[in-house]
Amino acid sequence: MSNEQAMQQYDVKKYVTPDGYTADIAVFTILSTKADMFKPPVMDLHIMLIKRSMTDSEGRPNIEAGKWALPGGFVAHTETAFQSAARELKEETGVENIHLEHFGVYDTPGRDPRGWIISNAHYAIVPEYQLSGRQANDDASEVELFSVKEVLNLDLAFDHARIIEDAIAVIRQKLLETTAAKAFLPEEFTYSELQAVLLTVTDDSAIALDAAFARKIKTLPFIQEISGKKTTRTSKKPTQLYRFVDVKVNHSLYHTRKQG
Amino acid sequence: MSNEQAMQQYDVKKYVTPDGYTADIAVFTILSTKADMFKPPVMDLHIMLIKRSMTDSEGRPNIEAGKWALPGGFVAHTETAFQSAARELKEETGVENIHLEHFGVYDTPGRDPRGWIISNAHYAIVPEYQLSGRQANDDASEVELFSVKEVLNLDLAFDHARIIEDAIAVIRQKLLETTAAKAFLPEEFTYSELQAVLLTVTDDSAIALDAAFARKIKTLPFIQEISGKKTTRTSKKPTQLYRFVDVKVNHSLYHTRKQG
DNA sequence: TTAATAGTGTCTCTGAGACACTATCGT
DNA sequence: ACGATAGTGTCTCAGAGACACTATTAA
Repeated sequence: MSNEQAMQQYDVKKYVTPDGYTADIAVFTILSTKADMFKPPVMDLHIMLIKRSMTDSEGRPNIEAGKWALPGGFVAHTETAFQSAARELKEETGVENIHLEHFGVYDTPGRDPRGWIISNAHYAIVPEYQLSGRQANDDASEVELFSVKEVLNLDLAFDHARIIEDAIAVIRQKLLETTAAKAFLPEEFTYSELQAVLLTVTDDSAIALDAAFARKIKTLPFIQEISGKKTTRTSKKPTQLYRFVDVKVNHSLYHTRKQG
Repeated sequence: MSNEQAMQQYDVKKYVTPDGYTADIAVFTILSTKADMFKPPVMDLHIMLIKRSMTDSEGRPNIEAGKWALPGGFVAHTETAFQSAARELKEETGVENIHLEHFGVYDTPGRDPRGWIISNAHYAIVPEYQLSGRQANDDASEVELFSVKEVLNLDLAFDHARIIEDAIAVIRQKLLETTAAKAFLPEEFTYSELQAVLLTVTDDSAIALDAAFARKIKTLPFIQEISGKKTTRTSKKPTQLYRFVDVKVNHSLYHTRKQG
């Protein structure tokens, strides 16, 4: 029995089907709130939101108008949600070639007043300088960065409060348990710059104490000292530069071996 | 501008929408391939598949008929994919109250010959004894367990080869990096039983060597010795029993602290 | 007594964590 | 010289990994 025969009898319209399939993107960036000469940075994790226009591109009243929301949009049937996320991010912000990852599906009945609409949530990690050219497009009247400390106080569209909450938990975990911090940093960075990134999501003393962290960074298998290369951008005393190297990091609960 | 006004002008039928939304479940179980008296077990990780019927419930030729596939089915618009996975698993296998988790979305255009069909993949962890009552339902002509070592040699329906490959990678990671092994074990277990579970997905010497692992298990913060309680089911010498305890396990790359 | 499993004794090595101390530079 | 950042010296302690050794039981 071939699929061709089966297909002749299959009627795709017979069943209740979703009314839409969307991709939303939580774009994270880190802003240096203090960046004086010869000072280590102080950083704050931010998320980029858009303010939904009062009217849509055809001039009709918009759903959830005036509320803050994650950028995103409908997935075309010729692409995956992941591709759609990358495309929409590029269209809406001009940002491309960045770390983008799927982290969740939001399909609770009633989450969108327009009907049965399934959303795939992604997060993106973008260094500050890449967002300089951002601007609002047709469906958005404003684009703005909010500190993750206050973003949940906003009036958010749909179930985006929930999605953003999850996204923050995910990025926190990724920053601490993977080498994702790399995406927030320049190629070559000092221990205090990596430390500042990590301090946006934790206050653990092993990271917060300078002496401890300066020593620790030398033992991390995925970070390499760039021998002889130093900078004075964070202090008057020239500071050692490091870079990430691609090694598989195995952190099983049951053994601490570097890797095999 | 209220959502009510916007909704009056919104036509849900205006856009191309998905033709279906499904949930698939990779049900994992561990079979003891050696379970003699006074012997530690030897285990093998298995995945449960169904063989797709030649005809559907209404007697017409079925899509991907005769091929092996993950159990699953269409999500109703009154439920989430996750709820659907739990429901279908219960309907198809009688199994409930188990560890079930979403791990991926499969939406590549063309993945299903019936049209634009999005699948949410889940994995389930089921102790061997819970699968004893399994039986094929209408859409399936057979239900069978396959070792993960050979399952990819089968003729698999749709893109299930890819999904299964991903599921195996996910469960491997979950077993080693979280306390998921708990779901394969009885409440009280010996070090060699936990060891046997882990050896289904790794051959690392720190786990494979008895003396090393017997010592290691005592230092794991999420495992507790049941003081004074022993069993002889794995050896003639009475063996210490352990249980999992619920503690938050923090395994950041940047510090090894137990937790705060 | 033997075979099999479940441990323990002891050694060496690495790294964590704490705290005091030194190093380097612009101003 | 001072202030600020970036380290190092040194101690103690826990645990990893290796290997030899002991312990307990059924048969």
